[in-house]
Amino acid sequence: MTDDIAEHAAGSRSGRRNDPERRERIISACLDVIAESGVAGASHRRIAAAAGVPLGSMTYHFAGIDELLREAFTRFATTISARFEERMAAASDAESARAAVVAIIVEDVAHGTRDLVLAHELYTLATREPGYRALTTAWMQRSRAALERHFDPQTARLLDAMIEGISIHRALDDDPRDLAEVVDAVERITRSA
Amino acid sequence: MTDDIAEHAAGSRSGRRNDPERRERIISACLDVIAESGVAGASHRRIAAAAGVPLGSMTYHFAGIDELLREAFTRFATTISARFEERMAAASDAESARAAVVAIIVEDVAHGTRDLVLAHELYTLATREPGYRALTTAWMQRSRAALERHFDPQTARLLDAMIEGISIHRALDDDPRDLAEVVDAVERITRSA
Amino acid sequence: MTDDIAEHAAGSRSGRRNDPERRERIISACLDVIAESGVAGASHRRIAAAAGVPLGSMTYHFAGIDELLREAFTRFATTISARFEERMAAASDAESARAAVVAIIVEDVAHGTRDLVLAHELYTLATREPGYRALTTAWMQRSRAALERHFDPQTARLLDAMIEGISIHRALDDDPRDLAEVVDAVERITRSA
Amino acid sequence: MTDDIAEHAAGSRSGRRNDPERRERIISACLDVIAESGVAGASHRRIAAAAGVPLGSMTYHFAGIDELLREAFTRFATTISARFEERMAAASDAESARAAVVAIIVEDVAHGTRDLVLAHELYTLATREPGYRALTTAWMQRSRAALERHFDPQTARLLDAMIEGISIHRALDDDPRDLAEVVDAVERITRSA
DNA sequence: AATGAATGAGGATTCATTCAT
DNA sequence: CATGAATGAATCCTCATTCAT
Repeated sequence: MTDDIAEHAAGSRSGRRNDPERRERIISACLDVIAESGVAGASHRRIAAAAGVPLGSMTYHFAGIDELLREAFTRFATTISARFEERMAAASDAESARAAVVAIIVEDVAHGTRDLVLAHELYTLATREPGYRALTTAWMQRSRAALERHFDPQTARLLDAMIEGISIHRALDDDPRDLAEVVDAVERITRSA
Repeated sequence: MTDDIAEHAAGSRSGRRNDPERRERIISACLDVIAESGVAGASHRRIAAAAGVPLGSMTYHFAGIDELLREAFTRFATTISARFEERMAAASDAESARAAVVAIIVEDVAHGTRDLVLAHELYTLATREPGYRALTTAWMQRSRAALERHFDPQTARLLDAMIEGISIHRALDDDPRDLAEVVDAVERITRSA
Repeated sequence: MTDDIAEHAAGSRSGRRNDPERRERIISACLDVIAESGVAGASHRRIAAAAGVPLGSMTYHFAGIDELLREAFTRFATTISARFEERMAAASDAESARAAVVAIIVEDVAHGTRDLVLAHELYTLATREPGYRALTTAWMQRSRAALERHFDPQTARLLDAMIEGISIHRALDDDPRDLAEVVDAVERITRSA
Repeated sequence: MTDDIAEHAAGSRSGRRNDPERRERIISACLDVIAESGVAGASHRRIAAAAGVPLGSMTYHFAGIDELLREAFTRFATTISARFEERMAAASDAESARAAVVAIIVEDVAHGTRDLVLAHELYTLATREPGYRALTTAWMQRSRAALERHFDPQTARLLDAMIEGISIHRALDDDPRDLAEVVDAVERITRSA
């Protein structure tokens, strides 16, 4: 107990040797840096500074920058996927599922463009490197499976693609798009079966 | 003037003195390098090597790497846009326009993934830097205008987004996608008005 | 104390607590690494991996990399020296001693070039650092003493040098050398007294 | 002429952009550093400092540290070889050739141990990497060819090996060896034919 | 007009070593 | 006693850019 007090009093000094969250913190910082400066700007130095860890710490926790990137994007894709699934699971019928899809699209923008930027960086890697393709493939499969709780497989695929396309265009559009368009898009895909 | 004469005397062998091709050649090489190694890998050295021009030539023809990138992506977006417009202009009615849209999507894959990779790289830049946003905005506007020759504005927007989304998903999908799916997607967007 | 009892109870399975093999195992691994990657490539990490011991173990058993290197080369020189002495002791007269010398030279190649590589690495250190010179000096003295069982001191010195030179040249030569050459070399040195 | 004076007056400033000797200077510095600190210690930084050139200059003039090492050792081997040939060419008969060989061995020590250290470093590389083997092989061939001007091939080979071995042992020996030993060695090899 | 030479900043990574546990 | 975690220094190399020619 006394030790605990002493430790807190000493601030972060005693935590120096054993910092179990550090790996996680680096991954988070990595995603932050990528969101701000792109994969190209995600250097050991910059990520280390963002995470508040010494430079040498980077290659201790991750075999190389590639491993770090891979883990960061894995966590990103998993997080987004989980959020998506959660929303779909919360929907009770096709009607509320449609509303959930609209919410997903609209909220991405609310999240800042952070998630979208990260998604783009991932896509860019994935179109070039098969290793990252596994990530996007799994992501797409989870999304489709989640959508299939409420829609037939073909509709689920098309809806997933529509979400993708409309999210991108909304992000690239300078004037704020109105909600009605999104609603209409979802309607067209899901009603025409 | 004397110079011009001298040049003509030399037979204007290939315009070497004022080599206008060289600038173009560098831009082409730049796009090639980006397609293969990403914006991150597009260095002066590598592009110069790909273009077969001396290193010093790079900063002579382009103020910096940014200027080169900007011009390269401008040419890329313009080329793609033009091809899109052309196809739409060639369509005589909504029916053939739909077929043209399907062709566009399916052909992207035929083109290798080169165009898609480049598009992603551009999007990635655009989500972060307003300068590149102008490029993507203009591109989108041209696409929509072209689509509006055959569809109402709202449908045009949604169709454009659908093209985007389905192209991406087809590129990231490992198993070769069915053509019927694309046809269906276009139908759903354009028929439900 | 209790621990000691426990250990004995465990049957002193292999002396794990005070693992004397571990030190030896590290030294062996160190020589292996040097043979393969040179002194320059002999890092704590690599040696630890080769020995199958944890990294922290290295600086626990050896004050620093220098101490480890010194011990490794000491063992190497001692081993080679002993083998040399043994062979010489086994010879009964000058004639069989000559045969033994030939065998030593020819066998080096059989041993792979491992010993020769290690010898070179040691020489390289020795020409620069007096600490390692002691090792090579002792080695040379043992060799000469062993040769002096059968030859006069001067012949012993020259023979020792000849062994050295011919071993090196045989190792660096690409075409497999003739045994007759080695025999001739030994003859010339030992017969001309 | 005026320019030359001006240039010298300006010190090293005007030579900054065009320094044709720079490559050579780096190679020389590289050999110096290797002689002093070994191949292991021959880093870009250290060599650059020794040559008085900026760090970035290193990889401009040499594709990598390997290329630099290779060129440095090539120059070293060539230089030594040439000196050897020269001495042999200067000898008029077997008797003076024998004297020349003795001089070569004894003088190596006079040269400081520099050449010998460098030779060892090269051997060490050569025993491990075939690329450097070509260097040592060529060197050996030149030496033997030079010796064959005065001795039969077999004697030349053995003499070359003897030079090698005795040079090494003399360098590793702490007490200054006397000249008589060297003379005797040469005699034994060359007289017993 | 065009370019080869040059360079400082920053890239990823490896390293020997320290130390809390 | 033994070790996993941690780190700053130093490694090689690539880069965009400048500039004398």
